[in-house]
Amino acid sequence: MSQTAQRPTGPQGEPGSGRGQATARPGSGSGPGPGSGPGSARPASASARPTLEEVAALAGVGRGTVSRVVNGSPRVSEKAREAVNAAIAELGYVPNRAARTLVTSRTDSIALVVPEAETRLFSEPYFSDIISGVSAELAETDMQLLLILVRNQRERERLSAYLTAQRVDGVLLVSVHQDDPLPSLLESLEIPSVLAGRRGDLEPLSYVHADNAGGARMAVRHLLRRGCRQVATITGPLDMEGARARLAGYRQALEEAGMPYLEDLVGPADFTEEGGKLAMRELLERRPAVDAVFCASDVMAAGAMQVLRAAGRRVPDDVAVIGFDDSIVARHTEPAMTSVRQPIEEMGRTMARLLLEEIAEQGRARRQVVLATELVVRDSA
Amino acid sequence: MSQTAQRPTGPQGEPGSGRGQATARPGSGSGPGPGSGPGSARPASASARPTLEEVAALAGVGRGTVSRVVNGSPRVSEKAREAVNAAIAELGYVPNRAARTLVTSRTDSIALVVPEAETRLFSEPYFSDIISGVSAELAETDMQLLLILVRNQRERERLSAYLTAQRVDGVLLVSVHQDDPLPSLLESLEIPSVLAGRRGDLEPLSYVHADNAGGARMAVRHLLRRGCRQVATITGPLDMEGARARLAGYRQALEEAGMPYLEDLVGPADFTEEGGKLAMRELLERRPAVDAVFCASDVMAAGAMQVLRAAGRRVPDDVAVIGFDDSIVARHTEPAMTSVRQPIEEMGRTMARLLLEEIAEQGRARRQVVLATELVVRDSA
DNA sequence: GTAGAGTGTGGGAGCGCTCCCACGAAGGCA
DNA sequence: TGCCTTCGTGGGAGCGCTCCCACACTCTAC
Repeated sequence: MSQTAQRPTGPQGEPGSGRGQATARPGSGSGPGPGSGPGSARPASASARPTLEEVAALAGVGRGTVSRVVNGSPRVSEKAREAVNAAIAELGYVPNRAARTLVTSRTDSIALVVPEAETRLFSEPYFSDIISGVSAELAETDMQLLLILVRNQRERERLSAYLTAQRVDGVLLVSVHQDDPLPSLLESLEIPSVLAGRRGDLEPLSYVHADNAGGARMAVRHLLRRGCRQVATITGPLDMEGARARLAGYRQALEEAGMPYLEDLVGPADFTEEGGKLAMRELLERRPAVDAVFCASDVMAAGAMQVLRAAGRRVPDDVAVIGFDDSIVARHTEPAMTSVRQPIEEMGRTMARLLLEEIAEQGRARRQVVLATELVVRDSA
Repeated sequence: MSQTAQRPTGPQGEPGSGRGQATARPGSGSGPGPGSGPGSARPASASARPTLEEVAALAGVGRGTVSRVVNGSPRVSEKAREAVNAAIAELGYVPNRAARTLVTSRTDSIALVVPEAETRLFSEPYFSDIISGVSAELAETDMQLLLILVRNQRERERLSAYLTAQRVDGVLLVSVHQDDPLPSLLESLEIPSVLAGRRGDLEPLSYVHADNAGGARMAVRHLLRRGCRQVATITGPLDMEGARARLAGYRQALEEAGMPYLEDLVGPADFTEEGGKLAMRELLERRPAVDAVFCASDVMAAGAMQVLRAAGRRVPDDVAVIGFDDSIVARHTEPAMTSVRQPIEEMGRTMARLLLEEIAEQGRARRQVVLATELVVRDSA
């Protein structure tokens, strides 16, 4: 809709084709190699990308030697190495990855699969931090990170074909839901992979997650220590193990304090701000005397705080609030939010490291890592 | 010279070198290729991924025919097509992309290059919307989107090598700064590419951008119409053409109303919330009587509004504020923000479309598209 | 002297695909 | 009837790499 002024550009007329490699195809007929002639009759490679063979010719060595130099093999004489490096520099040689992949079946790239809409991807700092950690860890390697969003069945099928076609060496999967078919797919494809979180206790794939139950316990203990008597919780989607673990931690803290676990103090939600608001409204209705809320994410806690304010409750005086994640959101609420910090970037970093290890050793051993959480006390509780 | 004895490679029994396709390792397992069939002396390649050749054998046709079917060529008889499809289904054949790429030098993937830290990438809804649009457009194709962050010189070099190694068919580049070497790199690599925004009027690469000057004009006219007399502006980084264009629009609107353009009503900033705050504080100091601010981004406007409130100015009564982007931020400020909407998702979509076109036609013609902006009036002005 | 054990090296084979040429069969037209 | 098209088809020839084997060459030890 609306006017889309589209003006084709002016001259810009490159007669030849735009791409570099196009040059390779020399018009009609003309057998490619026949006139290879004596010595290196090759026309100095001109524009087309130089190949390893051309480097070898220029350096006066064989293909094997160039390959060895490029791949850092020690079994090359100093003289040959220098000649090759000079030739590489002169020609501006860069190895063709497809050719290498074809032989080695390694792609030097890994996929970060996010089974969520991009709205969630970007509204939650969680993903940003994961990506941050992953790419930090990868920065030292020459692995390339591909970000793949999977939002529906169709895209799931595309991903499946993509992975089957051997286009990545390994997969990082975040946001794991109980019934998500993706982990099983990864299992059956036998492709190295690491999950952020897990499906359950018996997760067979490698994973990294935070001590969710422990963090939740700390948070609730803190609330109880402050004297709160009616501690509610707003949960994440319970088809995610992390959300269940946080709920379990909440329950454990109550029970170890000899307090009852009451169903109607539990507000199920979905990690979104809107969900947090909704759950908070319902809690206020069911339990007007509630004096504390432990939320399974900062974003939900932010929503809850808005609802509380709108309902005329002061935070933390009337109702104490604790979030989870200690994301940037926690620092920007009014009052600043007490939150359980989970080292998300560290998780991303660890995931990447584990995946690289798994790829390197042909991915037999699974590994699972749990990272500690801690309570960051600010003003909301 | 070298004789190179050609002993038929044994039964896959490579000692050391493990290869990617793990499954190949026969170990103790059953030889999956039971009746390797008649004729073919080849050890039936066992379990590993089926190749086109195996499909051809099973379907009783030649390689060429299978290739034609897989690539949807019309020049195949119905009978052959069915036989091939049946064989593909039976074997679970998926083409090997590396092999295809090696021949065609097409990779079926494009890169979205973001020359920013991931903090900015995620804190600004702009990028999220761009990605959203791009992936929406790509959803119908079998192009894969790679997201590549470039944060420093080192990563820029890696990107350069990556692109030179022909690993993508085209590049989308967002957030273009004046002195950014990336566009020139793309030019010299002669790789199809589309920018979000441009370096200047004479941008030789394809690009998509919004009518920044027009949007800014509308905003400032609106402020003047409301009776504001001291209209300030907080700009984006002036090494970005978009930021300059918004400033130019601000100036044009003033001049067409016969009002002077005053340097000290211009607060240079950097599109971030923090920058917006800083600039607003300085403006208040220099020009306490300021009664309106046009900000070149919503995020900066949000920062400015916080500063104004802290300084005891009411929005819009004392100072009217207008943002730019009409991002989700604009709807969440208090009061809700009047903002210039630019169709960011549409921009992403368009960028992807242009890039696909450019790739398809070997990237001869450059194309440039300007999308209209509109003023969304809410409560802040 | 010879054998043996290294080193560095060239280059054949082949990864799985697409491109393209040649070829037989079927049709169209004089 | 002959001759030219058209169609569908098989399969050779590579794409640019890595792998690995055979071959000089060195050294050492006897």
